[in-house]
Amino acid sequence: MSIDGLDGRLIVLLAREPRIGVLEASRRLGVARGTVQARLDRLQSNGVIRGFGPAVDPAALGYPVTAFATLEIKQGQGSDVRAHLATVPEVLELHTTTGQGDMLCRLVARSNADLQRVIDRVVGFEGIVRAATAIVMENPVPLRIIPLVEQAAEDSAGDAARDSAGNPAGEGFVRKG
Amino acid sequence: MSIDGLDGRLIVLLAREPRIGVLEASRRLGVARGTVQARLDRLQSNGVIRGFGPAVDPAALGYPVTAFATLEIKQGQGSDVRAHLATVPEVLELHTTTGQGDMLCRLVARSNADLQRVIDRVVGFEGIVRAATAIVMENPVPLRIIPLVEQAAEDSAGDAARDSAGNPAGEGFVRKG
DNA sequence: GGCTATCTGCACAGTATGACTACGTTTGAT
DNA sequence: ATCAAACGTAGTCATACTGTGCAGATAGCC
Repeated sequence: MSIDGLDGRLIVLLAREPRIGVLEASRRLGVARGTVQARLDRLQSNGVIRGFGPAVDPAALGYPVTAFATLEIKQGQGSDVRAHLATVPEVLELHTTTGQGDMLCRLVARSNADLQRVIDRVVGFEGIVRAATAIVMENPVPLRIIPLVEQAAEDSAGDAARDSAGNPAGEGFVRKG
Repeated sequence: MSIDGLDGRLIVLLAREPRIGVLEASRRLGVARGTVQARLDRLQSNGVIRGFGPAVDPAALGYPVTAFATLEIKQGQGSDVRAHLATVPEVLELHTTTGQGDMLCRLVARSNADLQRVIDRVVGFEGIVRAATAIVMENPVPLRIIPLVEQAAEDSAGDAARDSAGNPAGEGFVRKG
């Protein structure tokens, strides 16, 4: 469930340079290829790495406008609303949150005018009582994971007594020159 | 800037089965390998596909709690606040939104108790006037892009007169058995 | 008609991949 | 102290994919 320093370095390396293969990664990390393969297999079966799908930029697809909508849902209509929102392509994600049965969803649109169409489609459903929309102007921190991975790896390095591969110094377990 | 049907099928295919290579993708799509390579190169230089980095699950890393925080910022402190939030690993993304200089950020934490620590760190900064946090309970629609890609591909199929590769029927341009 | 862009089919050398083995080290239990 | 399990290393093997370049065919455009 938690990752060690080598896992962390591997994930960060793959996040920075996704095109490199297992062999190149093993060279960069200074470990054997089999080790990298085993770590990757484990990370994927753990679910830490869910996959290597393409990161698609909605803006480049022609959807440069992003917005977040907070929805207030009528009691007991939650699952209907979810099913409805799942059918809208412009709904990129949907969360239910604390607060009185509210939901938060991320929307994209082709333009500010098109956003109106999207919102109409989103809220054009009986279960939705009210919607508040915030349009994104800037994105100073795009969705990222590397700092968290680094922190998770450091945290586990604290337990390093039980794990020589934790290897905070980065060299200790390389026995052969 | 916009994608045609083949691009769309390629992206969807890669999103569903990221492990397949260019050759296998060309077989699945029924086109030549060079075509797939050319499309991929174009999609990446267009910025439509930003990369193939690993999709890391924060929950599996030990951060199962997600929250969204709406921040109200003191006039003129925006860039300071951004820099501050960028240093917090648990801040996975940050947007500035419409409303009076507000920001919306996505947080993760190790537990609800830990979330308090994260929020304290986030709002422990002079420029932040007020923060409202919504904890995510469920995630009925995880971050997705496939429906949008499919829609973008269909939209461009409307212009298909100018692009035989638009190929709405999916077979028309396969000349050889 | 002639041009450009695109796709096909094919070839090449270089390289990565998955699977496997044998062996040394570390860890924790008996 | 001793043992077994887990892990990493180094090496091998056959297979498969990659990047690249080429000529030829097709479609749309001026």
